[in-house]
Amino acid sequence: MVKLAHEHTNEDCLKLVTIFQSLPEKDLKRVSEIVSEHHFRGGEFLYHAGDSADTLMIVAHGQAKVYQIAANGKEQMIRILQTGDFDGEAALFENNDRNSFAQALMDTDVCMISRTDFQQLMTDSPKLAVNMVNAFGQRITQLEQQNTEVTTSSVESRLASYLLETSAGLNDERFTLPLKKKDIATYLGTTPETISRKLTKMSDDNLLENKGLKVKILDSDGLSMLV
Amino acid sequence: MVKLAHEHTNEDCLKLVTIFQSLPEKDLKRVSEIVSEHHFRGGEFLYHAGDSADTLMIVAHGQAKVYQIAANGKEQMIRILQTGDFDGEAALFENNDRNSFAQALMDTDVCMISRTDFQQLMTDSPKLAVNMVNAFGQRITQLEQQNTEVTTSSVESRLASYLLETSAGLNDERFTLPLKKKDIATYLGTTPETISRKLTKMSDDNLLENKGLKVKILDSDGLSMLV
DNA sequence: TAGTTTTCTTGACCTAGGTCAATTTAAAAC
DNA sequence: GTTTTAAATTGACCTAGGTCAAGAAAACTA
Repeated sequence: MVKLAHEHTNEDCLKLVTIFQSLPEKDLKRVSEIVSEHHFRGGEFLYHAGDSADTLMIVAHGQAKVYQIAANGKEQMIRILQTGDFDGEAALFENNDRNSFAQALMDTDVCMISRTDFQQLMTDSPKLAVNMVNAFGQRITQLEQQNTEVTTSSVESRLASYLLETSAGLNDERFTLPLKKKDIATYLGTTPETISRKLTKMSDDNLLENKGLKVKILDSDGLSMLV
Repeated sequence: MVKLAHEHTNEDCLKLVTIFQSLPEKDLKRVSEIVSEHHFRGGEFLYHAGDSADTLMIVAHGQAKVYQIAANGKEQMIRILQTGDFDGEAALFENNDRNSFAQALMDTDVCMISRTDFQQLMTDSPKLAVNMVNAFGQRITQLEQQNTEVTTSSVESRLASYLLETSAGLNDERFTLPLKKKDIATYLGTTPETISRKLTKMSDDNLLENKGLKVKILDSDGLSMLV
């Protein structure tokens, strides 16, 4: 009965995503009518740079990475879409092309809404529009913060804070890193080699135990000191 | 009759800001009713980190810088608010405190709208809400781009692109840098010393002439090559 | 289970650019 | 004007972390 989960995806989109929360019943109904569901296997692309950006994408189950390729060919991770996250900023205005890639990191269900449908919906549902503004506002705040961190603090500090956040998010001081080192590296604006080295160092300093992608935080206070 | 300019500020806010463009007449009227006008002298703060963020601020005339202080005490410029720009993301949702500083760089007129007024207005004016989503979407795209640049390209490259943008914005290959080197430095995630050195180098390479804050671009193609 | 491919680790090396300090220049105040 | 204060430049130095290369260890695949 694996299929069952998928049959509920539409509903999940509505439940999972904060922008759809506390919408009046009639708006929710309209949302469910214009949502279409898609499935991606791990490694498949939700979109490529250059595609026209005309669809709002909501991750109902799974995980996808969004990244850009810089002028010099380097890959830069922009964000990881988790269950409930949506990718919209570029999709919802004007006739822009995508300037990033989105790739599923595992089997992933995505709910999609076309730009025109969504814009119409926003016009009709003030509450939804306000929710969108809030969601975008938070994302902007977060991006500004990230920008500040990346230019003012060391790789060690950023890695420490990444580990603490990941641990907190999973609610366990013992966890497996959710991304390959290469991906963590481009996310933190560094290289896999440096990640390896810094983890070894932290391990030497008894801040954590580390084997491959497995991490056990031993001294979270010590890690916080690095941030 | 200097005061005259100020008496028109309310109106200016409505005209200048893209989010208020193409709003129905009745919405515009309401906006003008809830806007209040404030004047800041160069150096004065529009707000400090820690202040409660409950006001949307629109720059009607002048220029202000928005910056954060990182954990290690370093200053990081987030953005320069030009005439017509507004600072809103943090102000418009929840009971957040400001996490940044905004300081006028010259005499500056600011139109302010309280959060509650603005949220009410958004609920009543779907068009305004859609405009906000668009504005925020563009800002997100830009921040993501900036993030990618700062982590993947060299200071030289970022400076070159900053110079080209500034020149293009002013529509003149001969211009005075609109910010102190220190500010440009924190904006580009570097130091004043490095800016000085890179400019000297570019000057040696006959890409530009430079004296203090005065710049004349001699070879914009050459500069583009550095990006 | 062996073979293939991808990811991770470690060492050796190097350089962009940060830091600190001393002048010079420019801007503000008096 | 002269004095004070802030900003910009330049030199000397140093280090975080990037690059390249070679093994080791996982992760797939057939």
